[in-house]
Amino acid sequence: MEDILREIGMIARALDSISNIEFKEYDLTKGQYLYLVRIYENPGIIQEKLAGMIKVDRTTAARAIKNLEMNGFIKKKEDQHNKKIKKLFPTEKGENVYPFIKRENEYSNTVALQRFSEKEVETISNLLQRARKNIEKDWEFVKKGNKRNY
Amino acid sequence: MEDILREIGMIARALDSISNIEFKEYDLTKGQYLYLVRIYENPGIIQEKLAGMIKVDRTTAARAIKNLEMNGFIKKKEDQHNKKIKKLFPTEKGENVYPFIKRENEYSNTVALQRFSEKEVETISNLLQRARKNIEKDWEFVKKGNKRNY
DNA sequence: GGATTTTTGTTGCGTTTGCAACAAAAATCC
DNA sequence: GGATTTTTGTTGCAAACGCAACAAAAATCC
Repeated sequence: MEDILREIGMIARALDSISNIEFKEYDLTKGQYLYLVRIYENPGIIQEKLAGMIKVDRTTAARAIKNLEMNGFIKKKEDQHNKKIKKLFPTEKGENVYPFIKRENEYSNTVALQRFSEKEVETISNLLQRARKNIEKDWEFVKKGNKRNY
Repeated sequence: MEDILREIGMIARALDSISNIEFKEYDLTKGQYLYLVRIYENPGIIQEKLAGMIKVDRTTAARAIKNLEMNGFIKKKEDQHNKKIKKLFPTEKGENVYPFIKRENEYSNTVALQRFSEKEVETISNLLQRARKNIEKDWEFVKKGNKRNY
């Protein structure tokens, strides 16, 4: 069977690398853009869900979020009914940076999809969503400490 | 336009996370499996090319390779005609681990492609290769210190 | 063939990453 | 309603990551 893992890995590392270099300009350190865009688009999300959304370790997310807060891009808010959780919101500073991140991501996306027909864009998008849903089950399983059998 | 960046990022992080957990059993630390499989499949490759193949910073590759060597998975060999380069080869220990890495990667690949028809596998594989070729040009450009215009 | 540029490799340093281990609140069980 | 399990968040530590800066060999230029 064709190997898609390596292609996906190469594309992901290349894109992430480009973004990290380009976002230094906005004082975002490595990986922070991932969290900021999602907090902006899902205001009130909690850290645990965010980690699951990004597919990153809980503790990594915790520290990335702490840094974003310390640098004034987001703020944490206590919940009225649940003392355990902390809801995440962008600050004005975070809101102001969002359009630049969004624009960069859209540009990289169009670069990746150069010379793709509309149909092909639709196709790859759908196939990737299916692959992601397939693999995220295993990720959650393994992350919980379970062992895959193969 | 549909956003494929996020799906690719999610899949890549999930797969990498799973692999890193599963390869601890063979005393491979984070990311090392990426280098080892490629050295095995491309014996004599030099570190600079390997970094480009994986899409990772030159210095990150340098240290990952140094660790692989120190842990006895690979060895470096001087070139007869070129004093600058060091060719990389798996050791017997590295060769012995390779099948386990290969098997794990193949399993993850089939999980990601669950419920894909043969045709769909072929399609996503081809589209991803095209996307990778599109984006690697920008990666090289930005890595060299150039600025993208958008 | 000598000067200049590119390629390849290394080290210092600050930062992120993620596993273990812990804590406390919430949800579930009976 | 009390015990147990799950969810959510944090910190210690060791390791990887990547930029900057350097060095030396090789390739290119004229």
